[in-house]
Amino acid sequence: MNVFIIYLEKIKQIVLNDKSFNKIVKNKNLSNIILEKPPENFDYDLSCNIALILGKQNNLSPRDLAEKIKKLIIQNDNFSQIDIAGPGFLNIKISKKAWIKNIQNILKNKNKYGSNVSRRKYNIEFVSANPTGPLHVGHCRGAVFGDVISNLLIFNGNKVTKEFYVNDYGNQINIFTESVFHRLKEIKLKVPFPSNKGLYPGSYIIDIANKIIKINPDIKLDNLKKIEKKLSKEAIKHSMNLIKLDLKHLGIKHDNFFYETEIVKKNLIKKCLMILKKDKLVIEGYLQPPKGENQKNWKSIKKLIFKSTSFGDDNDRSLQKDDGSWTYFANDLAYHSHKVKRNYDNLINILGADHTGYIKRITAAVKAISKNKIKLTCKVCQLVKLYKNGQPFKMSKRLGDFISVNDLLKEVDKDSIRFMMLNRGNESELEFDFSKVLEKNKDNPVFYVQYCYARINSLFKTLKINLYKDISFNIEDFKPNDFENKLIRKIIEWPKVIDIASTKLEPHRITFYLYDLSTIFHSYWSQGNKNEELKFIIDGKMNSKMSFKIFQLISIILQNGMSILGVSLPKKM
RNA sequence: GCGCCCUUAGCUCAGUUGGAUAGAGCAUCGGUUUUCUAAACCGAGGGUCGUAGGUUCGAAUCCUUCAGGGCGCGCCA
Repeated sequence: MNVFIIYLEKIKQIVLNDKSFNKIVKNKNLSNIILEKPPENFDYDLSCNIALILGKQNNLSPRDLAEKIKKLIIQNDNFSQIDIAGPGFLNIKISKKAWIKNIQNILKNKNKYGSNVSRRKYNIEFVSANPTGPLHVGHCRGAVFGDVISNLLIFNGNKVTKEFYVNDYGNQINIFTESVFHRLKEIKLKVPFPSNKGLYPGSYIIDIANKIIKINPDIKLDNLKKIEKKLSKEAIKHSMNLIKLDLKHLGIKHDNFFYETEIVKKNLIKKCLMILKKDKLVIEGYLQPPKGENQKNWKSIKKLIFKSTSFGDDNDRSLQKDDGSWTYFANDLAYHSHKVKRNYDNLINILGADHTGYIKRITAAVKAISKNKIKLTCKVCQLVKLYKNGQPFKMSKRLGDFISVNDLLKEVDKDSIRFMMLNRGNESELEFDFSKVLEKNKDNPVFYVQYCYARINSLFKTLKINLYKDISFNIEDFKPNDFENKLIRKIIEWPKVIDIASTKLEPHRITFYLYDLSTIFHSYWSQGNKNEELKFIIDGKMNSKMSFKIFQLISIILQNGMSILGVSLPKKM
């Protein structure tokens, strides 16, 4: 129930159905007509640009046209006042009767308020960290981002599969296994861990080695080759447990873990390539040598090539290395063809900033595999810079250069991390000073929003009535003051925020909105200090039904919003 | 060399398909508490929306140029 959409449709209908209006206005492309919130300094509920758009299309004066439209739509009982401003904007007030209807609707919708019903099937792949160690802060942003987008899509009624692609194959895994092997030798045979072989130095490798010894006390360490497969599997299992534990602490649970080795085992690449070869999108050939500097080592070798330039990529991409083995991209191509076969309406990948260059080729791949039927949307999360008391935070006990999620969780709670990770657009770098988040004041947006809810609960508790009590409310009770006006106008924006956040996959709009809503509430709350009449409770009784009705609406939004964000909302603080 | 992202107040950032006088928070300065929770609120100052052009009734938003910062890139995953 997005009133901006509902009323815009009403306005369009009224205008289109009027005969005399149709005589003057011939050209009617209505697509750019919008109904929105007027700027702060205008005391109206809605603003419409219809006269500007139609005036331009028909070469008519927008202000004259606005006069005509005003006369038509003022007859509708949803609107009580319409005025023309500036170049021809229609500024509109919603009638009392319509307001009451809207308010009752929100109370009725309750935990569905804001939801824009959609019934699609989504697959969202996020985190997909290499299974070679615990998560670091960079993963954390994408993890929260992906999880909240999932919640958002689910809130709108979609089916969502949260997926983690486990890259348990390839060079990185070999190095990882070798690292564990040398840690085992260090522990059991006192052979010093080699520091110059490019192995993983992190101390978590020692933990993994210890766990392996516990389970296999008699493990033979004379030859890595002999035990490599088994050891690798075992080590990855422990490593994935670390990752899953980190995710759990962040409140994240994936529905599906898809292992790269499955692709290799089931020979998915060959099956997938057969189709693409038929369409001549995979061919045998030679790649152009790269432009720029490093041309010296270029060897021209015949190999399988994916024609990703046909779909807007900068280069065609090789599916084979010089030795004939598959590239990472080849496996990923097969993986995405597997996703396509699973019949999703939309695929979403959440990537770190370091994978930006990969987007074109993988979206090209999905287009090719699905014959342009399924869209893959890639969203990138930029870097996170950690600060403590304004100073860059560096603490690298476990991961060498990276700060682990585990380290971060020792400093800050899950709620703060989740909220703060979304307190920026995903394409901006994020500075996260977690000393701020430990404070209980306005510096800390998480607290500020939570406190709003706690205050509302405290009001209802003081009156000894339930937060959801059905407060009788008639047209005489609808007399909003300035603060209440601001609040109800903000409240009807909520479905629009959800709409934009989910169509653009930008969940930060929710955190910003909730903060703004809380600001108006806190401001209203404090008015009672100066002005007795603005106190919410006088002599133990509700001062106005209007305000308490609004508090119920606010708490509904806070609950819906925070549950999408996955942040707790205590009744008492 | 190429691709993507960013550039808005002293700092950190918002700003749906182009809309009205560009908004928050922090910081700075000044004020508010015998209270329904001051864990809060109110007020003030602060801007050439990186640069230069273009498109039009109208541009932070779209197109082009240049500059600065970040990330990535060739058969690593």
